[in-house]
Amino acid sequence: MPELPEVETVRRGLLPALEGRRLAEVAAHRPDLRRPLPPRFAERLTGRRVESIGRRAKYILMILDDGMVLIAHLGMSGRFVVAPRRNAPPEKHEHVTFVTDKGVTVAFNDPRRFGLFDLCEAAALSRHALLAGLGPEPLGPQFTGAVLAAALAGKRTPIKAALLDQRVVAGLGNIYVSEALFRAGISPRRLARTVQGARAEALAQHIQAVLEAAIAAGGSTLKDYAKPSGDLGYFQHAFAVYDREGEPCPACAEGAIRRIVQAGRSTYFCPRCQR
DNA sequence: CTACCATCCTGGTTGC
DNA sequence: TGCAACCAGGATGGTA
Repeated sequence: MPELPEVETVRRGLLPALEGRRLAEVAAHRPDLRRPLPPRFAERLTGRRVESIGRRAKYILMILDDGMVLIAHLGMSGRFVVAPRRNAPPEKHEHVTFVTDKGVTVAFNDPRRFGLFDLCEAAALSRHALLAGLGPEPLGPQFTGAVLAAALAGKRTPIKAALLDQRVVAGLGNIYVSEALFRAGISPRRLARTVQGARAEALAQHIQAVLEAAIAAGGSTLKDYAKPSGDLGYFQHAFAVYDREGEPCPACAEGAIRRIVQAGRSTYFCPRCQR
């Protein structure tokens, strides 16, 4: 379930296992996920030390001691499972296994295989094809109402679709777009170009607030993350509208949450509160 | 530019 | 109960 808050939660969960650790063993159990693994993937990672772990949008960035960066994306169903000391064969859908110099296993498990890995020189990271076109980090200081308004200006697409566009703002997905629009009182069907001024300012602030709340909630259930059972323990977030079709609106309690399909994906909103 | 669609893949849920 | 259809948190590429 990886949108920005989940990816950030995963990043934090990986830190104790990987930061400062050397990768003693790396094994790829298949040659490709969404895209082919980089050539000699396991060989190039084996023996490397993970200096730090960062994040850009929904990408996890592992900074290595040889000037390279391991880029990881969870896709729809990807997860990392940390096991302190595992002596068992790879689980079903476990495609990559890392074992650190402390004997900790970090397994990448991804049933749908929409995830990806790539290797990139640190100096060229911002020019990497996957990262170059990304819009601002919504939790960064450069993301403001004015910046959002400028990105939306002239767009004739519904605001829902515009916010899913990673070039506008990086890291939102289907759930948090619905949640942020609900908090901001903006209809998902409103044309993006009409979200300007105070409306854009409010939307930017609500985007930040909902992401921060989700990260805070994710952090609180992070314990489950390291269970060797393989159970990821993604936090059950209390969504206001997402997947709540037909339920009363938590704000006005009069309207019912509606579900519509935009660009082939479900959107949830309160027609009464959101204009 | 925009809207819409299909696609990658598996698994869980729903409906007959 | 069995089975098929449908749906899912992402991202891209093609078409009109």
